[in-house]
Amino acid sequence: MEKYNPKKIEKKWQKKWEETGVFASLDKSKKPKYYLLVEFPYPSGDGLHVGHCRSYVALDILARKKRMQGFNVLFPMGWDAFGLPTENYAIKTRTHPAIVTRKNTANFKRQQKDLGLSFDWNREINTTDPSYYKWTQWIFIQLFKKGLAYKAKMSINWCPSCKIGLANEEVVDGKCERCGKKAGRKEKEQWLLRITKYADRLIHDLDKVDYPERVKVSQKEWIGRSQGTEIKFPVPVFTPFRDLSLTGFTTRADTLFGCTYLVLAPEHALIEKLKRKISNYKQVKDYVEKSKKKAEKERISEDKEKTGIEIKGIKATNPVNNRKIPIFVADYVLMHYGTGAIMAVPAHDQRDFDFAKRYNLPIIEVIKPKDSKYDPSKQAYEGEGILINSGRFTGIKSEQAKERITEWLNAKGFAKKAVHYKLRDWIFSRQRYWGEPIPMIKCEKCGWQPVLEQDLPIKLPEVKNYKPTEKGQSPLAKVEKWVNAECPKCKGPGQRETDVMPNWAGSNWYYLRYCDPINDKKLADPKKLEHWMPVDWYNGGMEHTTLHLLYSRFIYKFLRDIKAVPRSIGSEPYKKRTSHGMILGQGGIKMSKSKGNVISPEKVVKEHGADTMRVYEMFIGPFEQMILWDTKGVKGVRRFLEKVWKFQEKLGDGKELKQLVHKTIKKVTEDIELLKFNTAISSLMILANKMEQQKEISLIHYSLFLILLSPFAPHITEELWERAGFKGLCCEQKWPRYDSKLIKEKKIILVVQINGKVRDKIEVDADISEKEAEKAVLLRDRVLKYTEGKKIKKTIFISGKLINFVL
RNA sequence: GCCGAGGUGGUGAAAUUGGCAAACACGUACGGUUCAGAGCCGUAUACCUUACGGUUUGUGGGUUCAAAUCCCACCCUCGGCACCA
Repeated sequence: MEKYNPKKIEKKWQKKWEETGVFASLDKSKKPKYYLLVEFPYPSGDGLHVGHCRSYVALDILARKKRMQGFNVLFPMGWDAFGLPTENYAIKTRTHPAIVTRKNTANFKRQQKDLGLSFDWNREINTTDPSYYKWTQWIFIQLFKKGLAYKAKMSINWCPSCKIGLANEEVVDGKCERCGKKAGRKEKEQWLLRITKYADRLIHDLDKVDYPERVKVSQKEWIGRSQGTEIKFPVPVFTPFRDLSLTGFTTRADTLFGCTYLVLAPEHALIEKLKRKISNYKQVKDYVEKSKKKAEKERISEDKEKTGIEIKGIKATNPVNNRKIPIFVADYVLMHYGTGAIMAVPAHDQRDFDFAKRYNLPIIEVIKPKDSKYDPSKQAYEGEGILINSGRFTGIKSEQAKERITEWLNAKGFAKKAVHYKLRDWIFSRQRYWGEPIPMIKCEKCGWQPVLEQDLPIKLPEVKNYKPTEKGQSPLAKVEKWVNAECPKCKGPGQRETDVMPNWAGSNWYYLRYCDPINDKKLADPKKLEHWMPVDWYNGGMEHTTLHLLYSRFIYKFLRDIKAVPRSIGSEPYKKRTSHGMILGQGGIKMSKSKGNVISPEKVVKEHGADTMRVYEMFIGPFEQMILWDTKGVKGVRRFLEKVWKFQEKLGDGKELKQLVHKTIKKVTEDIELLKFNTAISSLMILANKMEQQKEISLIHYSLFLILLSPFAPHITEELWERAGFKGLCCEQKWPRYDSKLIKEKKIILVVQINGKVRDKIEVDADISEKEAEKAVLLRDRVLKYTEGKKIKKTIFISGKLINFVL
């Protein structure tokens, strides 16, 4: 017998699969469709990571099994190739990012093929391909036409080192996520997408999908819907602002009688508006300027000590009791949430309490705490309760008071119900090179105009230098020829937008393109979308479960609203979402180049073969859990495959294993569906161990075993299939069904307990009755030892499992 | 602080409608094969005990004939969010 040589046989079968086209998905088929999606990678220069493999192999196993079960499976792959690392590399090496991308994707693809992944390569897509980003740009134009894309001047997080605007989520601990340098703020014109318009639908439709609970929770929290009241506080000043007022948002209208001052965010417009009325304007302005310089995250996360300053010369009126209250400005109030102004109730809000203590402001209790231990001089009572000191509302419960105070003020024109979200509109422009150009032209007469759809794609022009300009503009700004363009409306002179889209843009809708990857007329043919969508199962990293999922759900809903996607395919793009756990390096630390503990999948494949790599990654631990890479464990899996390899020498008759084979069919079939690959493999190992002990293995059991193992280890099974003389390809066989009659045990081991402790075990017929069992058991020495001279009070008999005597 | 997940041998882990705790694998020890090693095969391997037996699923309590699994309180680890009014 030849030795098991993965290198040789793996190449052979990969070629064979490619030649026969067994993994191609059909746009028309009588078989039921099944769409399996893995997050497409950013093709970095480092090549495939073990984490990528975990996701790909897992869904590859599902894809292979589903095909064998008679489904028409769509399992595609592509490249999310726009992005900063490629661009930074291009700056450093003066190579065109497109060349870097081509090199990297080729490398990724080769490594994926080496793993024997059953992707349908006819549907490969690349977000940097103009024929793809044509449609990314087209989507942007539709958003603009519906008023969902707009340009606004705003203060953004700014990394002075990368010279790039940063989304809030790209600032970690006040530092740029990419380079780790301190981030600041800068006023910039930015394109924004009005995702907030979809906030309620994005929450509501979570009920329709099968996502892990934690993912749903984090999406809801990210959107952060809260219902409350907007309250108008008159600010009496003399002309020219006769009816001036400040609006604050609160979820606790019941505490309004305890409001002793108002606080404005530093950016609040009222400050400039009332400049002349403010007696200490210079000091106020100083404070405002200081807080504007801090990066947003820094401002928020800075020690809990609250700073602020009173705006002197003006006062507000609390509409519930007409009291005059002072107005402060403080940076613990955020301009972008609610109305940028709050009513401070120090007795019932810890933040207001801290601030009031520091600036000696009055604290009025208006809710009677339920907890008697609570000390009002030390902290705020934030719970609900019965109202006190609240005029006509004294004595009623918080819950009712919220409603009634709102209604009462509403009647007088001082309040209305309102909903606010933590979610903010999505900043959609980056001042860089390697992204989709935003297809907009600014005309002095007509303002911002989208380019004509027939002119798409707007291709990225060639530039000499990929660095952003000193002013923080995209390098595209330097390409005069490209920038100057005629206004699509009036044909007068205009200038192109030089910002590009963020990385998210291409990944928002890529799963739609797989359904119809080379369509030039539409982003995808509705018929094909109707055939394939929705995605039945989507797997990817935990780190993408809030932003990417939320963004792409938003874009999907929008495309469906404008009928670019047929309504019939449902309101959600992904039916089911799972996330694989991260793989940590030796010692339980994250794999990183600097720690030197990175495991390269390519090396493992070279050393042990793709099948070992695949089975090991699935066997190592529960799929959705974080796991540790253990080089020694890889050997164990290789050993298992070597064992399987040797079976070819003893094919023959043997009948004994029929029951175990059927049990294994059941276990493997069910476990794959539940992503319990580790236990599925363990049951295959148990069967293999038993087979090894047999003198001869029957051909029928052998073929069933190979089929069950084939999704996990497709190459070796294919080779053994051929060597055994079986017909066709192993990966095209029908997935076996088990015989439930066969699985039932005839004899079982009955556990005998006395007072709940195991004292004996006895082999009996599986369907033994309580009386028979009692009879059989009570005569045994080991049992007599405990029961002698004692009375049996009670007998518990669980059929097929145990008998317990209580003495 | 809030939300979520989790805590089981030397290690990764298995067992969840309550019913034999530690399947499968790694590691280790001993034995076999070998001139020798690697490899492979076999046996053992939660802990205490020579044994009989006893103890054990983060800690403490509860429910039950029976708890890793259910309930209560607490401790710890990991992940996410974090001045959102």
